[in-house]
Amino acid sequence: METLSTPLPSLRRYSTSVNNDHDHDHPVFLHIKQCTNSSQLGQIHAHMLRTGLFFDPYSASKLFAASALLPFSSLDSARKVFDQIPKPNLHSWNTLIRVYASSPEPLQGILIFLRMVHESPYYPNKFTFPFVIKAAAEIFSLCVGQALHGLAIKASLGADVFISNSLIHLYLSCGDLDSAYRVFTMIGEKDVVSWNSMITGLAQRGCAEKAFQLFQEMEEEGVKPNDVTMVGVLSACAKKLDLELGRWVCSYIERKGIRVDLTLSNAMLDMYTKCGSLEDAKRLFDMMEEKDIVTWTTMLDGYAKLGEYETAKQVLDTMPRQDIAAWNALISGYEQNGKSKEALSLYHELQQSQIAKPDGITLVSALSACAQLGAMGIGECIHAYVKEQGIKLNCHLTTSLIDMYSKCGDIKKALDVFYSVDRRDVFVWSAMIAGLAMHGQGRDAIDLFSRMQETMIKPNSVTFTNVLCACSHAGLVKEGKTFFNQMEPVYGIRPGIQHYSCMVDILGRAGLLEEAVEFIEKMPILPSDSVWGALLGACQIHGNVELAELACRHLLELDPENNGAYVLLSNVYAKTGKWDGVSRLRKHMRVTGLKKEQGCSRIEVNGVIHEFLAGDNCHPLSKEIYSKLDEIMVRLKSAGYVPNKSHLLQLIEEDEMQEHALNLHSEKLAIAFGLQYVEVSQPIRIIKNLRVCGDCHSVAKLVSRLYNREIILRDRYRFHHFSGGNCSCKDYW
DNA sequence: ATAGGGTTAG
Repeated sequence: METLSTPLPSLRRYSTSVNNDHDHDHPVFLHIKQCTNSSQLGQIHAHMLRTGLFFDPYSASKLFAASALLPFSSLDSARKVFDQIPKPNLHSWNTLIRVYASSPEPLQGILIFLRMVHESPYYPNKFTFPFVIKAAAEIFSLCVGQALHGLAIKASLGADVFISNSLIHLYLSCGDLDSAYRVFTMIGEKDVVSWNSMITGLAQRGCAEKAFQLFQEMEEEGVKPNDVTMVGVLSACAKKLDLELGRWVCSYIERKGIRVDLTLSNAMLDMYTKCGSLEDAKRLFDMMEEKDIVTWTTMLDGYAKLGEYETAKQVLDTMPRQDIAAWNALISGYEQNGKSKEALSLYHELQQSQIAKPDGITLVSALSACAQLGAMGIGECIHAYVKEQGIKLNCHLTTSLIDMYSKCGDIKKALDVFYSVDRRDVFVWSAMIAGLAMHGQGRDAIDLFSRMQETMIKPNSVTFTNVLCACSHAGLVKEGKTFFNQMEPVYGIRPGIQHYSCMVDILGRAGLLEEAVEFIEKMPILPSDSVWGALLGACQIHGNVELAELACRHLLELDPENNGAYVLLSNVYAKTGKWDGVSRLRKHMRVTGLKKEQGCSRIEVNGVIHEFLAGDNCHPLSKEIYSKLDEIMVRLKSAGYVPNKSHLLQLIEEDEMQEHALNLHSEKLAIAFGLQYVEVSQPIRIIKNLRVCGDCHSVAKLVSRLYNREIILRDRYRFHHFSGGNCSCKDYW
């Protein structure tokens, strides 16, 4: 065993004075302070036990504090020391709560607090509260926090600035901004920490404006901001995406001579990248003498989010250590910019290389990529990985899984995930409602919405978008109106532009075009392109030329590049036999160089994604696919199928050519491919980027009957489940 | 003895 470098000076001499006044100069305390490893501390512990000094609560608390707080100490051994103290004093109790509060098990801090209240003769003092409140904040327990707040007031400690600052932090962590602000305003002498907690908390909670306002008030009240303040203020600038303000803050820091440490530099860097100035960021990055992993990750994230993937990858390759956050930054950069395939291939590379272990965030990004692509095989692998690794489903992951299964067409699996978890936040509920909505199960979506309210989880604006969307896809006009009208008076959510669009969609689809127009005219906010787009879509369904022209005009005013508007209007002309209108549009599109977005369908077989563009013959099995398609057409026609050409953009004049063009629609190629290569027991899942045309819809219905196959087709707006000659949308789409 | 900070997420 290792021995102490210096012999302990005659411990025994002091051992008799245990019950006397505490001797602050007791040499053993000096030794405790000077310990550099746990075995030295262990020896002192043994000495104190032998001499009986350990049985003096004050002396024991000194040893215990050291074993709990010195840099080399571990929580486990500290706990063992504590358990040996016959009558721990208040200081020891406080210290134990303190170390638990910042340990991986903060709940223990609260349990120890309760034990102290029940078992010890002490009342919590002004030191106890900050520690135990921190523990409550760590586990985001608002109700424990409120109880502690009450106890602190009862103990006449409600005005203590340390306790108030802890409470501000607690309330902000739990999202109770009002209570935090109430505590804040009650502090007589706010110190810099009070301001910092409030500013940082508000900035993180999305109240950047208010955070900046407080920073100005702080200055007016003459409290000097420090480096921590500026981190919070910069975080507010980043959230506001306000580069000018951010630059001003950086010059303010320089002007006031505020200490710039690594964290503050990183915050400046983050502000620059979030506000979109890679130049400023790069300049700062090159100037920074000290860099840590956060510096590198922030820079990498900036490049990735702004679409500079090459540079981002270079940063990843050159950074000193690639932790999972770095990979996540790049993967989520791809995913958020719609580059799902790249996101998944990077995820694959990460798994192959085993440089870092995927965490919940990695999986959320990868699952979102799967959802976008409709890559269910890969999505299922990720789900299996989650189970294998015993990764606990948090609400983020649950939401992503539900979203992935829904968007890949397996609403049953989405529901399985939903029912398998015991914690559901507003995002989980909203995702499930959205899933049911896109599968046309409007009634179920509405039922789920009612059940959500029984759980006391408050719907947000996204929830309402999804509920209205459910009403739209299922043709529930009356219900949609009711929900919309309840939003503000009952739920306190002011309808946003997306809710107005949904309402126009609900009314328009149901054929209530005049009412939809009236609704638009009465809108208190300016109608957006999505509102006019919804009206135009409805005009296509119901063949209303006049309103279609009106909607198209407004739509193009707001978004002149919107090629979808031309396609929809052209479809209305074609449907109503107005061929002059069709050719006028065609000419206009040719002159302006606008092209119809190319149709693209995707199908996954054995984890490989096959992509088909309209009329493309790039697929290695192209020949087979076309001959299969011919066979299908013959079989369909003998069953009475007549091609419906009104769904063409009418860019092709010849009749035969038109029919040929129809057959080239990407979803038909995918169906032909799926019939051959997807196992018979499995449904054929197809993802299309545009809306399915009427002809393809009829073909899919017939194929499902004649070939006795289930076809699940996701188009731009929703799912169609074809089986036995019918579609789940009941032809209402 | 006490409180507050930056990167990755639907």
